[in-house]
Amino acid sequence: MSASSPNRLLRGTLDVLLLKTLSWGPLHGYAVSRSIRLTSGDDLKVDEGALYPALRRLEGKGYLASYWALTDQQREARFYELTPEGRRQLDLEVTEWNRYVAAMARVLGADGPRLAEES
Amino acid sequence: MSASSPNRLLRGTLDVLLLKTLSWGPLHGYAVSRSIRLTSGDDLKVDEGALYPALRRLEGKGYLASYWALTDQQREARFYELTPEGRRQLDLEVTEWNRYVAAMARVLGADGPRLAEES
DNA sequence: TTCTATACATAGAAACCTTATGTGTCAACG
DNA sequence: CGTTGACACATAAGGTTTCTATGTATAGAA
Repeated sequence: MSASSPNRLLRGTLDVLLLKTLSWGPLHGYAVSRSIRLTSGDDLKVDEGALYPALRRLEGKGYLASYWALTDQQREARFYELTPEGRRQLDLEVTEWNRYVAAMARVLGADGPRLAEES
Repeated sequence: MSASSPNRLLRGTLDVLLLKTLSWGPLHGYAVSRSIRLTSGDDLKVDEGALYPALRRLEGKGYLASYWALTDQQREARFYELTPEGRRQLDLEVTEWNRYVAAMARVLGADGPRLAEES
């Protein structure tokens, strides 16, 4: 069922994955990464070199807020939570993703090129 | 039905669009761009600054071959056609894309994070 | 004659991911 | 008791790919 090796990420898809994962409640970065890997069925791997800068970026945009706290194992970690603005952005990005997937499907599923406008 | 303004492309998705469009037969660059825009329902726009370098790149990899010829309107244009290697690559990239979409759907459609391995 | 579409091309910039590296803690295994 | 692996964070360097802007040139339409 799950893939042999996780895919590399498509650029631009990480943000929506992070926002979605945090929409269920606050998590620290490392847990977000693990959740995405597991939820995706081991198909999506978030490298730490992409993860932490992305979380900071989203915080800088006001989509996330962060605070330090202890994990279940009593370890210090920086937790992130979705802001109301982040939730709106999540909806936007999900909609855009679905639109993109549909558009790709139209091309990849077509049986020939369209060379001119039709009526 | 078609969108108000075409989306910007997600990095990494242009190649498969080009290969797919050329899988129906040779076309010149400008026609490829137009075909993608129309086939996608005006949701995908291929900027020329991405188009021509991408076609050269794919040719450099052996996925495309090119030649100069006249269009229907008797204008000089560089036509590209899929090589056998390009067709194999197309199949690969379509498979990868579908896998990616499925993985994204698992995350975006989930109702909670997965915090640990199961069973 | 000016605008739009056709048709190509490239340079510069920006964005974002991967790889590599670094710190430090903690539990488990041998 | 030492090493390995998971946890948890972070950043620098590098590469790829796209967007924006610009340039050339032809041709039909307004």
